[in-house]
Amino acid sequence: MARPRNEDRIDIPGRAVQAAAQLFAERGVDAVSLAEIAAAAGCRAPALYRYFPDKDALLLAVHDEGFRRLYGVKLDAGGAARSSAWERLRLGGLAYVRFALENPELYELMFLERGPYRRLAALRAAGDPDAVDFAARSLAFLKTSVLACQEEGYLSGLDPDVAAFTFWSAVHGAVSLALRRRAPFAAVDPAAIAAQAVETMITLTAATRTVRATPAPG
Amino acid sequence: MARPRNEDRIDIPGRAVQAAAQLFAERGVDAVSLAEIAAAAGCRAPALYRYFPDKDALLLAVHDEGFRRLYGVKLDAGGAARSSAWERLRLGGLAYVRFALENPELYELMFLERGPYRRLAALRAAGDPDAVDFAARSLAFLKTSVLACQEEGYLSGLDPDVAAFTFWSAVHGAVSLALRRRAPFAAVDPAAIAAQAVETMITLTAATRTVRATPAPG
Amino acid sequence: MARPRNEDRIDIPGRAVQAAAQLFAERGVDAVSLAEIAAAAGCRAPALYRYFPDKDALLLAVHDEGFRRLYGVKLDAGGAARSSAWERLRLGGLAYVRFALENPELYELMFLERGPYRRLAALRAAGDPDAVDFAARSLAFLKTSVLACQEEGYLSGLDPDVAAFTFWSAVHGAVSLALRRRAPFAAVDPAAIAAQAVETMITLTAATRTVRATPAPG
Amino acid sequence: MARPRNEDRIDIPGRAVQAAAQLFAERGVDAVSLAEIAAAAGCRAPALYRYFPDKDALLLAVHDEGFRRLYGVKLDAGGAARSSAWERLRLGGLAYVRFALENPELYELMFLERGPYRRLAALRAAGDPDAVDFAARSLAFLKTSVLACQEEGYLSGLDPDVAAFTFWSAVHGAVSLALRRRAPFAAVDPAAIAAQAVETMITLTAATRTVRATPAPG
DNA sequence: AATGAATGAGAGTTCATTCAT
DNA sequence: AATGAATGAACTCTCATTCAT
Repeated sequence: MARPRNEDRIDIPGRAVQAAAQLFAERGVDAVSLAEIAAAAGCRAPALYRYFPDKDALLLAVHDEGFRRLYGVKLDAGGAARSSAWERLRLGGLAYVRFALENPELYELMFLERGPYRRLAALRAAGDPDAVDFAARSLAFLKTSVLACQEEGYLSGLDPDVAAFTFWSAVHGAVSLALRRRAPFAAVDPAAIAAQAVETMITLTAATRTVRATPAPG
Repeated sequence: MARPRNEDRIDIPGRAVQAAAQLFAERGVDAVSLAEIAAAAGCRAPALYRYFPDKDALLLAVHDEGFRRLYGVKLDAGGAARSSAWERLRLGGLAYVRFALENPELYELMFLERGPYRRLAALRAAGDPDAVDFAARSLAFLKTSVLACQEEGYLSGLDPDVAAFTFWSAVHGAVSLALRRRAPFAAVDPAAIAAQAVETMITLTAATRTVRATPAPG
Repeated sequence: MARPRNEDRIDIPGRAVQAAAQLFAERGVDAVSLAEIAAAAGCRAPALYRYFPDKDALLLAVHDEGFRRLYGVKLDAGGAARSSAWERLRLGGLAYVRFALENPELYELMFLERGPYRRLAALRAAGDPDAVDFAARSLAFLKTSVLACQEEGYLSGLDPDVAAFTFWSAVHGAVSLALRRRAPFAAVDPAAIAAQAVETMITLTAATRTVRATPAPG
Repeated sequence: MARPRNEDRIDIPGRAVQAAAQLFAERGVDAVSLAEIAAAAGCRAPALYRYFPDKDALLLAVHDEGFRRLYGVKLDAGGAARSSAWERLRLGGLAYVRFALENPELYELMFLERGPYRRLAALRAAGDPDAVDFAARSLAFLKTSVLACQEEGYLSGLDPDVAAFTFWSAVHGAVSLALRRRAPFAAVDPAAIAAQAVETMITLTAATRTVRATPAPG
């Protein structure tokens, strides 16, 4: 019924953010000119100024868009009905790796690129709420898994917050090194490398099983 | 007008590398001009061209300097005759964390900033593969520790290469998140967070102890 | 501050080519900056980049313009139904001399200055071979005249290509020496000197008349 | 006995002039830096300032050196004992061509490059005496030949000065076009092209033979 | 007499940004 | 609402030239 509104047909800001996300991630913020972004968005550079006061605002929009999309992705691939807690931990880690390597631009922008924080004083002042938000969600999820593991006798004696952070660090670190091609296994698939790191973390976890004073059945 | 006195201009390349490291890391490589670096180094921009063919070469020098120092730190941390293998692993990890958090700009430049690598790839192709070299040496170092741990009954069953990479990932990840203030513990000292991650990895390692060739008791 | 009014900035590329031709020829290509050309064309240097990708392209445009005009002059000079072939040869030569001495800067740029050719060689390799084209067309034109002369009994026995090149050489040589003030007739009008050389060539040509198919006397 | 004086061993100015002549001719005055000249001369750039006040002075010295060497070359290759006057004319032209194409840098510098004249106001004021000098010698020689030709019945009715200039023009023009690679016979040897132009001029001359009222013998 | 070191001046070029339309 | 045209500012880099040695 309703004709598509104009914005739906043209949607310069949307296309600009998409294009900028891609270009920023591919070649770095400083190496991309507004003219290129405009070209990729199907307009001319001055048109962008109707929607974004300057280049930094566009960068910020890209950033926000990244987190918006990120929030749409479910990381708890394991689901609830898994046999063991550390199996859920494992599947969650692998899902994280998959997400990062399937959305490398997004991940770069969110965790590796410093761009927006360098530029946008407002964000810099108190850290980036979006990122901290995502981090909190990530950690909360991990902590749940850690606690479940501890329920089952693993990781006993560890502070669950610290353990969760350590898991996140390992996965994030593996992903980062893979994305930056800093892993020394040039020939190997980055995703495989990162996944192996996850598996290793799980193996380590499995080793922490302590025989718990076998509860008398019944 | 008056030329700077002699003392002020000794070791221009050294001062330039120092200044560039600071400025690059503070504001990003592309946002720093050679003139600024020169000013910080106590000379004019063209003087830098006597020591570095172009800006990228200066960046490379900063980079190399970073790896040189990091590698020195790691070697020192290995310590002489340490009691146990995983104690060496632990101290190495803590030294890494200390270096990164004491030289955050350098560490950013070395592992987080992408700009440089896009450029340094070209330079490295023709010359000294410093980062890969460092990564390889660092991993070799870690692998040695892992193997020693395995000698002592830890980490058995793990591929030592993968285990070493996982350790590096965990430490690097913790450091990265701390530096980027992505960790949700805003109030906590980043260094403490990262160090805790290292300790956790060690604890996990310790848990992998398997009884070897069980000596006859008593 | 105040932008130039509209009338002042119409046809920037045209004005730029004019200005560049003048400045290049007056002071040499390398001694003229884009800023100067822009100033002479009534704009700022970056504006030139909208029309010419770089300085060499501007030089190429100047060059092309020169050949375009020279070729036009030569065609006109050929005249319509001239009485004799060597009369056409003569008028073509005189027109060439006139063009060169009326546009000395252009002619210098087109034939004497070497700088441009070093650069234009690269441009020409990838694009329109204007000078060679002109040379070829010019020579073809001359060859036509030579052949017509031979039809009428002149220049018999000469290779028409070589004869045409020799004519061009003589006219170009006279013009060159005149423009460079190398001729030792300081007091004499350069144009007159060059024109005399043309007339001499024609006289020589006229002398080559051979009686053809001697018609039966009486 | 006498040890070679220092200048003979080092002779910076001499080597600099040689190097500069070569480099200027090869790549153009503006494209050659003092540092390159100094390197080719076996010293450093500042050393040149002991002998030449600035780059233009060095260029002037190159120019002078060119003419000094040119004056050592005999153009009247024909010698006196030749059978006919136009044979001498021919041999002289061919010698000129040979000289120009064997010393292309010198010839460029003397007749095609505008460099010194653009720069050195003193020279520009009254044309270049050296060049005019050489031109006068060239022309005087040609005029002698022309007069001799006229003695033998050729070129009658022509002003010998103008005829001589025309010959010079043709030869110079052919050489210039050849050196600038403006001749459209890309595949052909430039020297051959220029020589053919000379031959053509001679053929034209030969055609001017007028039967002179056969003088009664005795 | 010659050099290493340094510099001022200036080049071409790019680009975010702003007008007038 | 969007564009073509233009610009100011800035950048990297080169080079003739000059000092102090």
